[in-house]
Amino acid sequence: MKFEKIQAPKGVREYLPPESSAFDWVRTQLIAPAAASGYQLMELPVFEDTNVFTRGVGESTDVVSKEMYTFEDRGGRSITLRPEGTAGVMRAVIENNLDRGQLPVKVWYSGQFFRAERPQAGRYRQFYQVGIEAIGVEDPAIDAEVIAIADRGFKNLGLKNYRLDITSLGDAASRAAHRVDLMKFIGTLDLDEATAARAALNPLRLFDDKRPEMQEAMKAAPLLMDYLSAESSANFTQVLKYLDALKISYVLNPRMVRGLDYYTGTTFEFVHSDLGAQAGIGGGGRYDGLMETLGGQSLSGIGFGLGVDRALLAAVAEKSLPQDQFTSDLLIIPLGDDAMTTALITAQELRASGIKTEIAFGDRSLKGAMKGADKSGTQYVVVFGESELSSGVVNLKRMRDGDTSSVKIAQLKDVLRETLSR
RNA sequence: GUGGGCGUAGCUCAGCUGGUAGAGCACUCGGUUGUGGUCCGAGAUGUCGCGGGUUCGAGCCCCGUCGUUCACCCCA
Repeated sequence: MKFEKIQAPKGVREYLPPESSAFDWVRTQLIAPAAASGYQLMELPVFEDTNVFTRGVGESTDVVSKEMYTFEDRGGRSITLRPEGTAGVMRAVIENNLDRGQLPVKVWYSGQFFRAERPQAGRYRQFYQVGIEAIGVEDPAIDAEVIAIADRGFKNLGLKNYRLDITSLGDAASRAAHRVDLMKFIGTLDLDEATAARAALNPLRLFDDKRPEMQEAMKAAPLLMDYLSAESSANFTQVLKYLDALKISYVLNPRMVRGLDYYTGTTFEFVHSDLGAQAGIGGGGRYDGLMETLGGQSLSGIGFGLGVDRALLAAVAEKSLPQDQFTSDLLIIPLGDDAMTTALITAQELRASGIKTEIAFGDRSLKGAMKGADKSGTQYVVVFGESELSSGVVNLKRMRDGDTSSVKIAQLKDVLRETLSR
């Protein structure tokens, strides 16, 4: 009987050994600054009531209108695999009244997200993001801190070839005023059907069109930055001053567009230069109306999401990954069943005292086991055989230079701890 | 969703204008009793992504399909 092989679903990225250790490292380093800044973990469901996203992210967005994994569960509820993190965090904050205590609420998350897009370099149907949210305080300083935390994460990875794009989308009044003039301007352009449809949904999108002729046409378009209310403008100026003080360099990009509808005020994006078309390694911003839209009180918040997959690609491109393959301190080669029993017991004791210990399993020849030991990169090897078991003394062999020394099994722990600490 | 490239051993790939598969690396075993790295020898492994078609004959041609990759779109 021969069964057909089963493949992973289209577009999912799996991290297997040996690359998985690099992935794990990247994810840990990226989000480490959040915990150091007083943010606390939120472990959330990967699926939510579909309304969390249709209302939170916005129906006009591509993410919601054509990229969501939505299905009906057995109770007839509409469920969606989360395509982003912020809306779910808001739902949980509201539902559990986290916003009824001291503000800001500061939380971080890490996990898988799902979008049914055509896979491409750096774009997967299941991808990993880490992110933070700071909810309930409107203070330009917190905007700057949030950005600094993201920047610190990328610096932790040793990344250099990226830039921070920043702009302000202002408050509701600013955007309304700008929109009128922008629509008027777009009306003067001769657009193809698809582009016109996009403009109708969100006129800001046209700023993001990569075609040179569109870039050219949009050069004369009115910029939201010039329509900011006095308050929004002052606020944004203060954010930039803080960033300057923190020595975080940025590029003012008044044409930046984000794909999620909830952004207001300070909005930013980290773009890496070595990644091809999918160059955004992280992004975020302030959201004034999101919480209210999801049925909570009217609090503003700010947060970011960083792409772990892309950050890993960036680190690979910049060769900034550490070479830290796991290698054990000691490998025990047991010969025979009795020796295996002793090996299992000894290994357990050694590991308990912090010595990374492996055992050579299977019925291999000693020579074969030694070859395996060599390839594994282990620092020391001992053989447990008849004579060792009866005498209680083994030859501790240092693989680096083949040097051996006679050690009692009972003293392996002390000898290894001593020699490894040097 | 649209368009282009690719899919041959675990990996990287070769396979001329169609004649029923190969290399290197990796892997396993051995080179006299229980000690690695080099060297030598031996060995195992493929329904040539899948399905259909053309042909006396297809890894090579055609169609479809799945996957992958790159770009558009969008975004992390």
